[in-house]
Amino acid sequence: MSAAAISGKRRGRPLGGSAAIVRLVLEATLKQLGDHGVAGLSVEEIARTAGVNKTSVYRRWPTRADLVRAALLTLRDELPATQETGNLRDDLVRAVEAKAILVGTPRGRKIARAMMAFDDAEVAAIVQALRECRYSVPHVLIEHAIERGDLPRNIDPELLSELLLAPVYYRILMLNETVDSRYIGGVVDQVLAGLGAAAARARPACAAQTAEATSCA
Amino acid sequence: MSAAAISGKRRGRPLGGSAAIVRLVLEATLKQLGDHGVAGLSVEEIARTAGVNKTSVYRRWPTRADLVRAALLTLRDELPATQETGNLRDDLVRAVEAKAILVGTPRGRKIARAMMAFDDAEVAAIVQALRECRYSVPHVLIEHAIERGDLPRNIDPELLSELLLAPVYYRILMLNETVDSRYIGGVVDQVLAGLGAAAARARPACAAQTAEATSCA
DNA sequence: GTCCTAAAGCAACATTGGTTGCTTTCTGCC
DNA sequence: GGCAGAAAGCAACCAATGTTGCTTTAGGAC
Repeated sequence: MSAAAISGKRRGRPLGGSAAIVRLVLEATLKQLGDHGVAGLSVEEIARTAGVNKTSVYRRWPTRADLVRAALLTLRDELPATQETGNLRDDLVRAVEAKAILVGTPRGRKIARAMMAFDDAEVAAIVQALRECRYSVPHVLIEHAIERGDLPRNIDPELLSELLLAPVYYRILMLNETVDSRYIGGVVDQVLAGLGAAAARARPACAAQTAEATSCA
Repeated sequence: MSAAAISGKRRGRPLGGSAAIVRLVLEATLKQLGDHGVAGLSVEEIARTAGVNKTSVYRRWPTRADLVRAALLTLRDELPATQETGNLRDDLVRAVEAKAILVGTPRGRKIARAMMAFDDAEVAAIVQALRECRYSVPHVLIEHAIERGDLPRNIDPELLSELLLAPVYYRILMLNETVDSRYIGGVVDQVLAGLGAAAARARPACAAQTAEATSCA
């Protein structure tokens, strides 16, 4: 549904307020980001897609960065919230998988690239906010595991979260490769093994041994 | 030294061949990438910086991607080669640190972002080539360690390399934070501990224990 | 030495991206 | 109901980005 369908593309203040136009423009912006990346972002094309005059876009979002920031913020409502079972290993795999799926689509990949390509403090802040805005992100799962006593108290949830998420982004964005469940499982197991936490499901023989090592972590 | 200084900015075929012009333009391109990132890349500005007419640039590199690709390839000769001591942990820390230093400068960061921003197969291939073109990259160090018998044969050097490098890029490019030696040391220790390889220098008490776990990896 | 071609500069042109002034229409207030 | 202001469209305009035709110079083949 284009703005034309709403406003009849006639002049003057829109009928039901500006909300519809804002939504259409930001949707079009995300689409453009997904299709052409940050380099090929054209405000005119966005306006055309949204069925809106380009001055309406320029007046509301003076710079390209403003537009991208606003569009990225709408992503917050798209992020899925996975639920927590209490099994740390499985929960971590699921949380990382959710990110991988999001970033793994062509659209997601381009948007993630766009996020990074903007060497802009405010965009960085938005990325930060997007990372924090759901409960099922790894560092929260790790905090819960510590509270449950599944992990020692002296480990750093943030660091651990980085170790888990970084390879996913690295492979997808830097190496242009894919990640599958097997890969993610391997990363999680590897990191958990390093922690000396409950060992990987796949290698129960190691569990007792690595649990011993916990005191060293 | 500008092209004007070489060619006297006069018309016609250049005196000593085109090599000087190519070099000046690609240098200017890297400078632009480092200063303004991929979004603010202006061919005219590059031509001006190089002291060359813009048509000379457009005729040789028809698209912006061509220019960026060519410029990135020249980076190959800039990468420092660190030497290998045979102590895996220290060698890995040094190798990862070398990358972190390269990517950690404002220029390096912008260039790395530029590499990623191009959702372009050829640029990806160049990034790949750049990663492979020196000996002191983690996966080579790991291969050597396996040959020496310091690591079991059944581990995947590529995967391990990813686990080590990814957090550095993630922190710098995604989170806009810095990495220091301590952080890198922590990552290396964590990954090595997970491998069950010789434990981290900082916790000799764990060495024997984690070495035992090697058979499970 | 002459001629042909490659490679560069120059300038004019076209296209695109962004800006501004003006008009039109809706909303809220009196 | 009339009026002020907000918000949008339209069109003209300016600047930056690419493109093309032409000219100039160097190097190599004959």
